[in-house]
Formats: sequence, structure tokens, C-alpha cells
Amino acid sequence: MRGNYSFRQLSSTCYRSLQNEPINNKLQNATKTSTPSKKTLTQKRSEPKNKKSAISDSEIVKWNMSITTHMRNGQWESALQVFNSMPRRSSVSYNAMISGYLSNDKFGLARDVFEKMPNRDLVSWNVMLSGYVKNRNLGAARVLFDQMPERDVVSWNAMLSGYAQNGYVDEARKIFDRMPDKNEISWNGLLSTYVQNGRIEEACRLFESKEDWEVVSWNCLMGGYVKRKRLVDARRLFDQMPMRDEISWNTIVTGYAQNGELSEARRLFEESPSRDVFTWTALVSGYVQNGMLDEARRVFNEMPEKNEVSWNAMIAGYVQCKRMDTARDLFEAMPCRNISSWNTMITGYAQSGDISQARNLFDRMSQRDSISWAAIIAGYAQSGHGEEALHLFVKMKRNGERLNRSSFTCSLSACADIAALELGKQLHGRLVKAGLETGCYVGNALLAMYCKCGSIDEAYDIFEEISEKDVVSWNTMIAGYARHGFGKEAMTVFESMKTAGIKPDDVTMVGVLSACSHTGLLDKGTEYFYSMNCDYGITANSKHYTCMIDLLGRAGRLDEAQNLMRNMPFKPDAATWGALLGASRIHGNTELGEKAAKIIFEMEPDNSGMYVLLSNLYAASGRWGDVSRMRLKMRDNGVKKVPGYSWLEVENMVHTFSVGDSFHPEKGRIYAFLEELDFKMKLDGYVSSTKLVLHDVEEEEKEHMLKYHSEKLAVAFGILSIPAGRPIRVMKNLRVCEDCHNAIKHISKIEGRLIILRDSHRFHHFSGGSCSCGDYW
DNA sequence: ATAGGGTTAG
Repeated sequence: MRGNYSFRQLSSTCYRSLQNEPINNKLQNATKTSTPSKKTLTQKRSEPKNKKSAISDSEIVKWNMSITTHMRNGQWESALQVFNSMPRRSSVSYNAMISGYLSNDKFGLARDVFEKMPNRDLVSWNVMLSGYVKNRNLGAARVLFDQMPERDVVSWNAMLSGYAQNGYVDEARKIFDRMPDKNEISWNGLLSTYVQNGRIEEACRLFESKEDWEVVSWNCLMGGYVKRKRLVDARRLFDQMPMRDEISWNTIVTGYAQNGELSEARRLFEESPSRDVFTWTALVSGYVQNGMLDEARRVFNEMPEKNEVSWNAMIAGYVQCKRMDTARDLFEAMPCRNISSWNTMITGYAQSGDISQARNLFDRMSQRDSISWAAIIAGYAQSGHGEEALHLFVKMKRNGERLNRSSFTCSLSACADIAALELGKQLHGRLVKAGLETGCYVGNALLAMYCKCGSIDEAYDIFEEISEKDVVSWNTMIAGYARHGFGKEAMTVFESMKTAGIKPDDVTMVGVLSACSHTGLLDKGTEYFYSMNCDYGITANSKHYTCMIDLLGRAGRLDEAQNLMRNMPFKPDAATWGALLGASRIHGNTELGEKAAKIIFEMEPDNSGMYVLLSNLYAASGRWGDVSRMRLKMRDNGVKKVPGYSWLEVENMVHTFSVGDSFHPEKGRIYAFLEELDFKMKLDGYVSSTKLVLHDVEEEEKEHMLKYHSEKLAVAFGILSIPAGRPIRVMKNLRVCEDCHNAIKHISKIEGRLIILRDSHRFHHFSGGSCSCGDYW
């Protein structure tokens, strides 16, 4: 219980800090660091003026060049020293400082210089404008643009590019139309607006409306075709181009390399007049993406020069093939690691299940970006460490890290895993505030979160709001309804999916079949199973077979289930045997259950759930000797029984309970209430069924222990602390036991409450004395 | 000193 207790505290920390944490940490820090330089800037204003005439303009030019050089090398402190020690400064000196700060990502410092600058010229305004654009602060950019005393074509082009990069195609077009004079960059700006925002047909029309495009624009349009995998169109442009530069060759090589046409990529690579790091890297990455790792490595070894990106591409190749040791060797060997290199390794470790190595690297990084955070958060979320994932999300916010779609979706999936509905809703709110709730990627994450947190109606609302549903959206909704036991609804969604013209895939059919299985629709499920190959060209995989065996098993057709299993085109895995074991349990077939469990033990000696299932099966038929042998076997094999616990959220706090819990501060009230309930339940006809306890104890003792099962404690606490009329949502890490299931049905009737219980397998909606699973789980 | 195109990680 102590272990769970720490989980409770951890989770409540997450909640509080998400609500109260200051939003402007980063801003405050930024102003803090910039304060001293402000002072030095103003101090130096009182320089001796008499020297002014002694310094020639050509001297000043030398100082200015020194500033630029320092800034280019990233030494902005040295640049500031030069600037401060200048006897006289031209506006070029100021402009060099501003643009230097901007290219070193010191936006605040750049703005300070700009605001302190005595006589701004047009370039100063333009530099600052590009700074706002680069910082994606379009509003401020537009204010500055409107304030400018005069504008040249550079100003207009900067504004145009700002709108383009942020997806404001129509605004960009307006700027283009209003421009007093246009140059080639303006034309290219409009073209790239269309290309960058996926409006390739408009780009194409614009391109055809004018002759004499520069090579940049040819490359831009060709790149657009490559991104949309329209290789034939890209190649047509490439062949038509009046002249080609290195980028043209790189673009077309990349196009073929990324689309699996490696031999054509290779041919053009050999044919190109010159090759730079980009060309080489494109080829390496092409081989990597096509799983041709050895060929990739050969090219990589031949490269005349490599940069970080080349190394990262090669490392990513090994990561994809789960060869983490080789990836690590390269990572250690590379001379110029950047954030991406670290991120690639972290992602690799996280995906291969080695979360501690991932965390190790994450902690060792000197600089992290939003991808590093997303990678580690996703790593924890996907390996079942939802609490730690959310903990890191909060930490990330506190560090002032910019939240993006990816960090949100990872955290939403963590919420889904631990069923933190309230936190998930807060994230939803923040997504809307940040304007990031659009797009089906985020929509799908929200949808999955609401499904897994037991809020199926809100899930459906989200589902309806996703404007461009992809196959994942449909699959998530179908699987969501299936897990909640709403077979009819799942079928309705499946039908509308087909009407909408979305082709069901193998995942869809797993959802559909499990919907049938969770609702007991044997005939419908059988029909789908046998017709899906003919109807949608989907060949049944082991998951489909498992659903089918589950469906037959639940219906009591254990022989047919076994037959199907014998005739499967592949070897049954642990999940398939698990379906058979579950069916044996429901129908009390100890012999078959024993057989299935033994096979599962051989496949997964660490699966404690199976030991418990089998023990319970023995206990149910009074075979106590076998029960104790199981316990010995578990001990000898070093398998720890996962302790059962349940949890629920009340006012942003997660409360956790386990069997016989005596830690909760409200335990007195809870236990008293349970006694009271017990009395009422017995009047309602409840008889406690003790056959599923994993202990050989006296009958009375057994009943006592059952009464204190974690889900009962959690439900009792929920009724006491959640206002009437609102559903009580309880989660349990294991499958709900039969006695608790029975008891909660009575409780829902006696108290007139809707109780939604998520166990490790599915959802149960209890109300008015019955459960949505129809006692089938 | 300011505006436009190509390679990696999610």
C-alpha cells in the first residue's frame, strides 16, 4: 500500500502545479539576463565626444566587421564588448548587433538594442521585423510593419513570408497584391506560400502564369511535388528546368530516395555534376528508410565529409532496426552531437523499452528542446508509467518550455493510461487556448483520452468535431465503444465509416470483432470474421483470431474455439491462449483452463496475471493444494503478484485504494458506509460469492476480505464525496472480481448512481442494478 | 546589417 501511497502524492503534485505554476518564468528569466547589458549599453552612451572627429569612417567599418564576425561565431558576449568599447557607432553597428542577437536566438537582447537605438534607419526596422517573423510573433510584426516610417521591398517581402510561414495564405496574397513594387523574391514568396501550405494546384497555376522564374522557384515547386510524393511531376519540372543548381539535384535525389526508388536516386546521384553533404545524406537516409542498412552504412563510410545530420541519419537507421548498441557506438563516436542526436537515441531507447537508458541520456543533455521532452514523456507514457510522464510534463511547463502539439498528445496519452480525466480536460482547455486543438492528430489523442477515461459521450463529441477524420479516428471511436460494451454504437460508427468512403483496415476489424465479443454478438462477429477478406481484402491476423476465439469461448462454444485455434495459420500466442483461459474461467472448465495456463507460463514466465487467474480457477473448485503450489511456483520463479488497486479522481486529487486499505484519511467513514451498504445489499438479495479469493481461509474471513476489495472501497468513497447526479468513475489495474462486480450492481441500484468502472480489460457501466457488460467480461 | 529553395530526430 505504501507504494500506492506515493503514487497518490505524486499525482496530486501534478495537479496542483499545473494549476498554480507561473506562466511567465521564461520571460522573467529573459529580462533578468538582459538587464545587465541594458545598463552597460546606457553607461557607454556618455563616451568622450571630442574623439569623434579623430575616428574615420573606415575605422568604424572595421569595428562593425568585428561585431559581425563575433556574432557569426556565436560569441555574442564578445560582440557586445566590441560594441561597448567603440568610440563612435554608426547605425550599421547597431544593426549588426540586432541581427547578430537574432541569429543567436537572443530575441530579447535584440529588441532591447532596437528600442535603445538613437537613429533607426530602414535596415534597423527591417531587421527587427524579420526578428518578430522568425519568432512567429505575427501580431507584433504587423504592428511594427504598420509603424515603420517608410517601407521598401524587403519590408514587404518579410511580412509576406511571415504570413506564409504561419499558414495565412489569404493575408499573404493581400500583402502581395498591395506591394508597390515586386522583385523575384516577392514572386517566389507567393509561390512558396502556396507550396508550404499544401496548395500545390494554385502554386502550379501561378507558376504557369509567368515566364522566367528563377532557379529557386523551380526548386520550390519541385520540392512541393516531392513532399506530396508526386515524383512524376517533380521529374517533369526537373527535366524542363532551364538551368539546375546543386539544390535542384539534391531535391530530385531526395525525392527518389524517400520514395523507395533507390536505384534511380543512386543513378541521379552519380550523374549530378557535384555532390555536397546534402546529396550524400539524402542517399544515406533513403537507404535507411528502405531498411537497406548495410548499403546505407557503405555510403556513409564513403562520404567525403559528414555533418551532424549525416551522423543522425545513420544513427536513426540503427535505432529503427532496434540495434541500440551499434547506434550507441556511433553516437559516442560522432564528433559533433546536436540535440537531434540525443533525441534520436532517447526515442530509440524509449521505444525499445529501455526507459532507464532513455532517462539517463535525457538527464545528461545540456540543452533540451520540445522534442526531447516529448520523446521522454512518450517513453514513460507508452511503457505504462503514466504518472512519471505527467510529472515530466508539469516539469516541462515549469521550465518554460514551449508546448507544442506533440507534447500535448504525449501527455494526453499518459492521461488516458492512468485515466486522469480531470487533468486530461485541463489539457484539452489549454490546447484550445493555445489554438492547437485543430487537426486530426490532436483530435485523435483527445478522442482516445476521453474513451480511455471512461467518458464515452464526450469522446463522441470530439469525434464529431474532427473535421477530417482519418482511419485512426474511426478506429479509435469503434474500439472505444467496444471497450465500453456499446456494441450497437460501435456497429453504427462502423457503418458510417463505410458510408464516408473510408476503407476499414485490420485495426478497424479488431475493433469491430471485439465489439461483437464484448456485446456477445456471436453471429454478427462470425459473419464479419469470415467475410472481411472478401469485402475489404483484410487477411485475418492473430488478433482477429483471438477476438474470434474469445467470442466463441464466451458463448460457451469451447470446442469450436479450440478447433479454430488448431486451424489457425500461425502458432497461437499468449493472448490467444489467454482468451481461452478467460472462457474456461467463465464456464468453470478447470481442465481446459489449466492446459491454457500451463502453455502461457512457458511463453511468459513473468506474467503474474496468469498465475492469479489459474489460482482462482483452482480455488473456485476447492483445489487448495494446487493453490499453494501455484504460490510456491510464483515465489520460485521470482514472479511478484501485482497488487490489486483502484483509484478515482475527486476534485483534482487522485485517491488510491488497495485491499484492506487502512491508510486513507477518510477510512472511518468509508468503512462505516460499507457496513451500511452491506446490510442494504443483503436486503436487496446480494449473496457474497467467495469462490474467487486467492486465499485458503475460513469462509467468514473470506467474506470480510472481499468486502474490502479495492474497487469496493473506491466506489464507497466515490459515493460519499461526489455529488449526486454525477457519475462515479473508478479504475482498477486488474480485472474486476466477480463478487465486486455483483456487489456494485446492487450498489448502483440502492444508491441510484451511475458507476463507471474501468478494469484492465474493459469498461463496466453500472446503473439500476445491471451492468453494460451483461455479466460477460 | 534585412526578404526566397534542399538532408536528421517527434
